[in-house]
Amino acid sequence: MGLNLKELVIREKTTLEAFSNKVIAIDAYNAIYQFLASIRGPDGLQLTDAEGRITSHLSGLLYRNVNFLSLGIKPVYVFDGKPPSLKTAEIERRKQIKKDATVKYEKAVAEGNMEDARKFAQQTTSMKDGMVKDSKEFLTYFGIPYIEAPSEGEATAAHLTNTGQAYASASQDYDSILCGAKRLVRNFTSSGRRKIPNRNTYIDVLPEIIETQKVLDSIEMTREELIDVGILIGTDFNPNGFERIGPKTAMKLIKQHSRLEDIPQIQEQLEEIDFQQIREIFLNPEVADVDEIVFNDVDHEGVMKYLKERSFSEDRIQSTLNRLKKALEKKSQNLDQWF
DNA sequence: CAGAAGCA
DNA sequence: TGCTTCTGG
Repeated sequence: MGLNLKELVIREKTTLEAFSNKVIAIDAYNAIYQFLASIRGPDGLQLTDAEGRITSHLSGLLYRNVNFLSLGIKPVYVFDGKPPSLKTAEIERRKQIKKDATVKYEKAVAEGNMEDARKFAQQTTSMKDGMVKDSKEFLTYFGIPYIEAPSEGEATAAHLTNTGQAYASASQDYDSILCGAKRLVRNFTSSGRRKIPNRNTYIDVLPEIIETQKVLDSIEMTREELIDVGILIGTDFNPNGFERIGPKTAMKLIKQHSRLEDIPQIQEQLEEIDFQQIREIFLNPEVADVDEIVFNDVDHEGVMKYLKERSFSEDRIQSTLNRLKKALEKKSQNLDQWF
């Protein structure tokens, strides 16, 4: 899952307000997956409507987008297309993890250990086609645009930051840096305290911004070199990385030799992966070219009707929409004062 | 996850 | 009022 570049990059804490009036390309899969994983009851089960269809993603999208729009942030969601064929092994690996977690979940439930049950249930999270369809339809009622990427969503999101159509790409995965995003935002949520699982402690989660050029300058590397570092550590396209090589060693080796082909001690292992193609996925990914990103007004009635059909309480939807309306009115007032 | 409710 | 816990669907 993603790439362990955490210790190599400079991250600057910021706030959601800092993104007011900016277009942010959101890695839709990444965001929705997190809603599906975390919006659950104490038993670990997701929220569902009267027909038993999962609604956790809709709940997450509702509140988060209301917050974005209230602050004048312009989100554009980028959905994944067909994964690169090199990702097959990683996809299988994730499937297996979910299978194992399902067994552990059932065991924990049988033993009445609800804390574990919840933890393992989260690990079984998977995204179904219906959820993608739901999310796109729901975004449309919000007037929020979405883009269907031909392949990895992150790559198209990164592309938009380079065409100037988006200020930053929002994802929890560091891959966006290798994809060439100008800026990456992590924790792109209303900041707040988050509970550490099982522990009785909380941490403050603030949005953090990563400027790719600053990262490259600070480690004195080119993007090509950083991609090779990534491949040494392990990417979605070679999930195991290289034996006995973590971030520190990877950096040292690339600093010394510049590229994978020139590191003597890894040549045998290097033959086992298609590193040229992995580089290509990061350097020249298949992306969607977008003419214009259009934001529409929120269709309050549409949002209400859609969520009522999915068993959301009318009162809750109404008060959430009122909050949005109030915030937008206040915004236009502030704007009027200028003229 | 994020808002609502509960509580000092 | 601010912090913790509960609930949503």
